[in-house]
Amino acid sequence: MAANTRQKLLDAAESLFSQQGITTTPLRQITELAGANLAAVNYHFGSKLGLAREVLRRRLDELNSERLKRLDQLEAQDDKPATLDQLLEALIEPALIMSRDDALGGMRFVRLLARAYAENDRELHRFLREHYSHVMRRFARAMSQALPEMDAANLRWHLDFVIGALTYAMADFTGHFSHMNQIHIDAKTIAQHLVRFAAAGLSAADAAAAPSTPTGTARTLLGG
Amino acid sequence: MAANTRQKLLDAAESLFSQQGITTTPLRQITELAGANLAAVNYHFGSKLGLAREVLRRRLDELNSERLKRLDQLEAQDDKPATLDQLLEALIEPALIMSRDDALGGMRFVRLLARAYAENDRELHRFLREHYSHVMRRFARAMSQALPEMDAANLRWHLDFVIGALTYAMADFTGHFSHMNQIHIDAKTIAQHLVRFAAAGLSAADAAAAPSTPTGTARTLLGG
DNA sequence: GTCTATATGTAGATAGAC
DNA sequence: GTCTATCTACATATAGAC
Repeated sequence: MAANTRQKLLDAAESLFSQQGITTTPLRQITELAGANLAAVNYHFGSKLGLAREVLRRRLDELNSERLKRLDQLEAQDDKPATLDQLLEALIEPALIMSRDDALGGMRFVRLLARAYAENDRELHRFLREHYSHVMRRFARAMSQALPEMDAANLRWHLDFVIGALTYAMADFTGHFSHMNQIHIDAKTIAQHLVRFAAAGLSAADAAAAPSTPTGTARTLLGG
Repeated sequence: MAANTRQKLLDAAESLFSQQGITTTPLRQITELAGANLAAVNYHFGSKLGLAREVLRRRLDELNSERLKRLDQLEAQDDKPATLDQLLEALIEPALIMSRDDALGGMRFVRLLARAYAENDRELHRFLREHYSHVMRRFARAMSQALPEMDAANLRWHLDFVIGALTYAMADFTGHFSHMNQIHIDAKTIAQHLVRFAAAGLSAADAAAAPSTPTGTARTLLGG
């Protein structure tokens, strides 16, 4: 049962990596959970890094193809261009509802992703960049139509704010900032809140970037 | 020169931990950079964890006392309560302008903080919680006056979005999402953008939480 | 306080039988 | 494909001389 062992190793590694981080998780713990032999990792994946890469690749491909599918649908209706809300939904929701069976599966994956970023392994970073950046570029281009005043650089690092809010808050590293797992809100609700939060933030940035804005439309919303 | 060695170890550890992570950085590398002996770490800090704790404590105390100082000032002027923008500035700016000499020093610290969260060490997490949560609680309480419609839980995990955007974007784990170090924007400018982003997002969440809101004030800003 | 030398544990990887 | 046994390297921590 070659494929079976391979799958078990991937599942065990994903679970442990997301809880403990990649470098911190020993191979022996993975093989024990998978019910496999230590040498099987090197046989199937060449090295620990090879295993980590494959764990991430599985999910990233799934996540990105879902995001791009939604983006394609939005761009197909070319009589009316996609709204910022719709684009943000296409970016955020797939990250949170990836797992059919487990409502928290998506969050586990996002946590894994956050941990992968925190690792200092250069090869791992290059690998993630290759599997990620083209998606972000497409979304940035689509959003620039809904945010006409922001230039490319400005939009790109405001998108960092969005990705940061998504990654960090969902990752719930310590459980003391975020109380989501206690309250047990479902992923879709969280996505809606984050979409609204991000849309308002991006719109305010766009309004502020406009040269001839009277005082800044969004700022008057605040308790000033 | 006991104090000297101690300081050198702390500085070297802070630099290396922020670049490579805590568990991934060997003590030997720290002592080499500090020009100290391996055994000095255990003499001065008891263990590697003790060293990591002290590295974080230095900066956290500095950061939190600066944040609380600003919050105190805002609350002292009790004829008019602090605006959301002012509160967010008090929360965000100190994280980015902590280092006098180096404009990027603040970011290096935030990156270290993000890495510390990614570590799975329980004692380290408990330590961070003890040095952090009371500050967040005070800010949450102050903000709840500027955001009257949100309940405590709602506000708390929307603040997670803010902290996430701050931490993750500033940390610049991989350098491919964020291009800040290339563009070289100064910390204060970034803080201003993040304050506006967060203020708009929180205001939108507050408006949406209001039971009798017509359609949601902030939503009409978007391209709907 | 600072050093050398070392104890002790555990990591990832592999050789080779089955 | 899967196993046992083991190699090699490096980690933290400490004992004890100076």
